[in-house]
Amino acid sequence: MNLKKLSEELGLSQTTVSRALGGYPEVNEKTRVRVEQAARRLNYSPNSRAKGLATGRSMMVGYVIPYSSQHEMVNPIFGDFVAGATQALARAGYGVTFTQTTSEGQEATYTALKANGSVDGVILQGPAVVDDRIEMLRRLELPFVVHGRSTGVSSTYSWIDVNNKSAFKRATEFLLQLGHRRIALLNGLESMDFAWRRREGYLAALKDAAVDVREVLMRSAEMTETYGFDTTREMLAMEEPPTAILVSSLISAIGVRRAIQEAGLQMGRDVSVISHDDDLSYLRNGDAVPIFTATRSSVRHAGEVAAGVLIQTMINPDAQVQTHMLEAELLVGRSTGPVVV
Amino acid sequence: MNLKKLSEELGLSQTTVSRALGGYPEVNEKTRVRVEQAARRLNYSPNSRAKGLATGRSMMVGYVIPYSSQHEMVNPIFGDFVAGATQALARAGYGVTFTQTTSEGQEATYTALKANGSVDGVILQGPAVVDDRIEMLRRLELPFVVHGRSTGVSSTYSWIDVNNKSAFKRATEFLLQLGHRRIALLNGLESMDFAWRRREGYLAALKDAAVDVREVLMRSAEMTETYGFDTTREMLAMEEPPTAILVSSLISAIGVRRAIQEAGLQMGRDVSVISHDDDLSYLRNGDAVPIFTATRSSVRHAGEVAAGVLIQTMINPDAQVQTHMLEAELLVGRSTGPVVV
DNA sequence: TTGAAAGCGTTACCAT
DNA sequence: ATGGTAACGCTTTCAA
Repeated sequence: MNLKKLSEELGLSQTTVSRALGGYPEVNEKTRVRVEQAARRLNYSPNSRAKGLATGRSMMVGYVIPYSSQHEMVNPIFGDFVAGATQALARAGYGVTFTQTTSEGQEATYTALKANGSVDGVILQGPAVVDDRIEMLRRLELPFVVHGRSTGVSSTYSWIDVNNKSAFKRATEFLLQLGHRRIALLNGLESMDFAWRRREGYLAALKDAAVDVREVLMRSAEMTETYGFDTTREMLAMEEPPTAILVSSLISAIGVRRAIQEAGLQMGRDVSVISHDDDLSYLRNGDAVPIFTATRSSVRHAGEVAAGVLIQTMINPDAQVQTHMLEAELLVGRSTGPVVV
Repeated sequence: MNLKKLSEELGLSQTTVSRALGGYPEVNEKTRVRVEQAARRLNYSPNSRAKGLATGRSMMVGYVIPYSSQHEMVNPIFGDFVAGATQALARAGYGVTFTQTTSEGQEATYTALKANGSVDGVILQGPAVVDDRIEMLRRLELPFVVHGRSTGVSSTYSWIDVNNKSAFKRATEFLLQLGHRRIALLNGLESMDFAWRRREGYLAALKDAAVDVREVLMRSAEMTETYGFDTTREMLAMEEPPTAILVSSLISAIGVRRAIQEAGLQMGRDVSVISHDDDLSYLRNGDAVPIFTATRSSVRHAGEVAAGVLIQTMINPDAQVQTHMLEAELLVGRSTGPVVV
């Protein structure tokens, strides 16, 4: 069923039918009702491509996933964010598309995306400390919003992020306050902005407390389960092993805990672990001590907010979108001994 | 830059340019080279919507995400599967789109998707034991492939799945063999096919070993961290608590482990835990005992295979697509006491 | 080997 | 309040 057939069926012009369905004010109320009923009855749904051709808009938002960071795709965080964004975009009539490309092919991909008009805007994931893609997107005049920030980029752009630095600062302070002095940091790749910021927070807390920074207790790598396992095993075998481990990812933390267990040590007694992405909401109680969080639901919410920002930008590219910042928060059950999370 | 401008630039007709770029044989080799160079130089990329309008194909594959199962979206498994499928589809020139809808709105959504031609096929996630969507998609003549199966549906359809039943049977047998008699099953929603099959496997193992089934040790719910935590706490407080827990999801298992720890029990000594989704590849060694697995990479691979099947179906709807089955596998470190995974 | 023109299904402008 | 028609950018058929 298409517009032509539908209008013939109704004995009206395509124009009128289109207007009736599009909610234009100048069409007779009776006509509108008649058209809407027929459309429903005959299962008419306007062809999205024809509509796009005529309007010049695709009503689509894209994600470009570089091969090299396939882990983004499988990072639970990514799924939650996308879920939130997709829902908010759907409410505004936008669809979501995924495109895969190589890390080197990104410019070409974005250029093509712009050229063939398959999206009206894009969401940028996992920004590096200095991320070229931002300048590229500006040049292409393709509306975008960044999930995270790129500290090394000075131009103006819309972003949405959690407060990684203060979160890790608070977490480190909390461990210090419990008496820990050898706190390990199992961080993500520090070329990525989020990891770099987390490191800054960790270092700031140590500095404030005048505690020596031990390079051997700081690691940076892609956050896999294996990474957590191997690194923890190595560190526990040191002469002066860490008494607490701050882990940048839920997935790595699984490996960390497994290694501790396998070493015959007890978590919370011998070694304490705090993982950034833990969903601790169910542990909340009166004794809770706020530190930081990136729970599944908060990430989902970030996706919704990001979508809102992007929609504004797409509607009016010159709009001065206000920068949003989600206040980071984590609740940890208080304990007298080393903290267990 | 569009075809018209490009052809004017070259002093050729749109037809010839289109043919040159489309790789048609009848165009002069010199002309082709000239056209290709100009296209690259001028950054020409055919408008996907116009192309779709003209050809009647969208070169897009859709995922429809019902609100009620938003957890699918955030389930790490889902991300891995999508990553694999997206990559394989991209190689074949297909893009991927997401659509959100309510559980009740699914039929309307699929109907619209078909009617407005925005996708050439869809991938169905998380099938129920009896899933209506399968019959609906057949009726709509919208090519599709199911990630998982729907045991209660008798019609023929393409699917790809892991061997959930034998996986859980083997896992249960393994625990029985280690001497466990009170084995808890923390399952997903058993209206879902994968969970139903896992339960079947668990029950089959108990039956073979003539071990009593204890209803109080069997739970079925959406697999969240909280669910694992709360359920484990409850069970550990029983008069006859389980000595081993079989968990259907990585995320729930985190809660399970936390509850065990909080109860002051030691994992592997007091209670053993096996989680289905664990990535144990890094624990593999000569002593490993194969049980079952759904590692991140195997799920990714499932996505690639599913994409291949779907592509065949889209190209030739009548093609008898061979049913694929991924052999399930899990390696568990052997231990003399209760196993810890 | 190349080109002209019709057609894909909409929207939007200009009439009436 | 309604209709005719051009335009969107491409592919494809028919002609040359």
